Amino acid sequence: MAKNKKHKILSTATQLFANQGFDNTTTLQIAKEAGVTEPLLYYHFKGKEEIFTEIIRSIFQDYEKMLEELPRETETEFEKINNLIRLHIHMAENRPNEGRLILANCPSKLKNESHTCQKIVDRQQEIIVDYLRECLEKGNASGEFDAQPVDHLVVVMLCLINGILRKKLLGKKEKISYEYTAIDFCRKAIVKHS
Amino acid sequence: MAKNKKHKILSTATQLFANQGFDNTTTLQIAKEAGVTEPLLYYHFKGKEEIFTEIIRSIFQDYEKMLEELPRETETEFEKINNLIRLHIHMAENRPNEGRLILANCPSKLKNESHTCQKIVDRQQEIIVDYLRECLEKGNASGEFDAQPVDHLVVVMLCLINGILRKKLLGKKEKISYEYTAIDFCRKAIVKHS
Amino acid sequence: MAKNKKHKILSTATQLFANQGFDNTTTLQIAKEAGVTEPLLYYHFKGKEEIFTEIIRSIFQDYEKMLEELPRETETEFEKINNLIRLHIHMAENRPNEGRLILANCPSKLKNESHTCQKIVDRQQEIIVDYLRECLEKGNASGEFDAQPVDHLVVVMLCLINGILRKKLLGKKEKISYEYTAIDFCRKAIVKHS
Amino acid sequence: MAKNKKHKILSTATQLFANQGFDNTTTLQIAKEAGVTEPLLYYHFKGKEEIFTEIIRSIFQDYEKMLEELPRETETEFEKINNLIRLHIHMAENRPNEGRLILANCPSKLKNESHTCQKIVDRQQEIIVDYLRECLEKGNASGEFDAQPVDHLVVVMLCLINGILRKKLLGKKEKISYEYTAIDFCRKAIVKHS
DNA sequence: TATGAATGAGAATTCATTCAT
DNA sequence: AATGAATGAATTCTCATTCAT
Repeated sequence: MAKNKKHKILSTATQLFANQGFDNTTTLQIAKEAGVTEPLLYYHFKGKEEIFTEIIRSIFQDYEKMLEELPRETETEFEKINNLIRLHIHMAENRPNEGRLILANCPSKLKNESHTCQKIVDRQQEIIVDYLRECLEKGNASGEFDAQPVDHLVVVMLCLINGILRKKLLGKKEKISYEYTAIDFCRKAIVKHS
Repeated sequence: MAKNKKHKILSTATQLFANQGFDNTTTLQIAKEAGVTEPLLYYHFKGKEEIFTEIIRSIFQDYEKMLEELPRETETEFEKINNLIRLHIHMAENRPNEGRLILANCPSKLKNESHTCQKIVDRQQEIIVDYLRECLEKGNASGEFDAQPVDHLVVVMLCLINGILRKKLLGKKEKISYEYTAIDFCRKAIVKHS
Repeated sequence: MAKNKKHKILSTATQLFANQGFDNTTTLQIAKEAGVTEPLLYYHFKGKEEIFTEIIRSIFQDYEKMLEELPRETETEFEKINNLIRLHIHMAENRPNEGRLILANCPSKLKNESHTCQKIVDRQQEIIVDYLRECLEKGNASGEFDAQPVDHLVVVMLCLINGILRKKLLGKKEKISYEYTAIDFCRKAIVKHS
Repeated sequence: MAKNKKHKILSTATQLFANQGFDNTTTLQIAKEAGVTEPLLYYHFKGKEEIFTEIIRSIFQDYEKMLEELPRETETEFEKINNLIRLHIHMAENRPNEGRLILANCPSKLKNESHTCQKIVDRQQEIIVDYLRECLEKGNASGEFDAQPVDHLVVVMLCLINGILRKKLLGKKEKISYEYTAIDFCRKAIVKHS
């Protein structure tokens, strides 16, 4: 029962933070929609802020696990990039609240450099950057890619992934699905003779 | 003097909304930092919300003008795309507050479908989409591009541009400048024999 | 074990009430510092208020016993006064928490005339007043003192004792010890030819 | 009108803090009894704590002025001591709220060494101590007093004054007035051949 | 005896906004 | 055009206390 309610608070808060933003969500609203009383929030968490942090921590934990589970051995390096893009699209489709929560709230949360979330997000960025860099370098070495300069391209591809994520999460529902086009776009841009 | 103060209110508010978010900025703070008293805000504007709307209107007005001023006649179609990307990077560099304001606040503001900003932003999107589509179609027709399917590619390129904008505006200051790489990335992806 | 915990609660509460005041001490804090859980407080006591009352009762019980143990037969009457002052100084030195608890909390607690503590404190005052009056009257009768009017002097001496207590308990730690001076002060004021 | 309401808030708060203690007085209660709304408290003061500090500042300011106005030139030194005691009794009678406020709240407020009040109260103590010391030393020098050791006696007399103040402010209403007895008590204790 | 979970009642404080001038 | 004073409506958070076990 206990775990139950604590979990309900977190999922309700995730939903609300994603849809209305942290600042526009009141603790009372969280409590009511979670079917508990306000003080219970403060029994389980230090305060509104900690609820937020806890959610972020949990999202990125899952995210990290998904990244770790990506196949390490693939026929081509581009397959890895393909996988990475698909993973993000998959996330946007399957856990839209989590994604929107981050997009909508992190700009302001991350203003404060010392915010707990800062470290979590930074770490995540590094992981993806490393992942991409390794791909590109290997692909370049094997002659699969013609991707220079690596560091810049990593950033550009990251921007593309984030842009797509943002579009899927915040934009209007599109009838068309441009995912394959996006992957193809990348392929043409970096794979030799493609 | 009057125009002066009204303008000061707007520029102060822009700065604050960009850095702290709409919800974390109080009318008192705007007034104080603008060197006026609170009631004056209400003399010039209906309320906090109208200040925000006014800012958005003004930003997009400028933005639209910049888009209109892009050269209509260019040697190649890709040059237009090049120009479009450069224009956005230029904006990010020269008017960072405006950009951040939109990125940080619009997700939550645009939840409310009927919000005045909604229409403004939608219209803008259409303009760019049309611009890009026209480029691609012309380029395809002339044999300059090999860009299919157009509709999807338009979205992908929009995502890339937005992703770069977001990175420049919200990310840490990067020492490297990946703009040319980004443009090159696009070229390889769509220009034939490039 | 049971007695143990109940006692631990009381001693912890005494400490906290003395140092932070009744209102600034939460039941949670008492519980935590006593190494028990909150509901246990309510098993042993009706509520926070009863913990306080219980402490007061216990303090004054000890205090009364000390008063009763003062020697009834002394060479001079002033010796009794000497003893009384010393007893209070001794209390301030040996049981500072108890003293501070009373000084810090009773003013507000005793506003409510019907408070249980009221009766306890009143009774105590009477005991001391009687003790002092008897001394002075006997000393006057025997020619040892020149203390007139007795009723007033009793109050004045009580004030002096309380003032010293307060100083010792709440004041900064003094290097000097003025106790003997205080006793001497009284002697000169009431003992004939001193 | 403005000064009016601000002043009303302060006087109401003084009354309430004196009678119920700081912690047992709510901002709502202050507002209601002062005939204003709660937010007005926050317009005029930073918070509840600042209201308290402001009151303390004002009380001690008045107190200091009264001390300064004591006659510097008197026939005997004891007359100065007489005046000092009378001044305190006068204060207790004419401004009982102020006195009770300090007695009831300062113990807990002054726990926090850095509290603004700390400095104010400390300064006051010094002034009185200096006043008394000068009296005693001059009186000893002129042969009027036989008051040794001066430092200790200063503390003892301070304790007596404080004890009397406390009695008058917190004790039950006494029918008898023991003030003259108190002064006489001091005279006998320190004036030679008295 | 003992506790993890839960709550009703209220506390201080904030804020967008307005009024009277 | 401008402001000092004022407020209604929330908002986050705390706390003594209780319930179910």
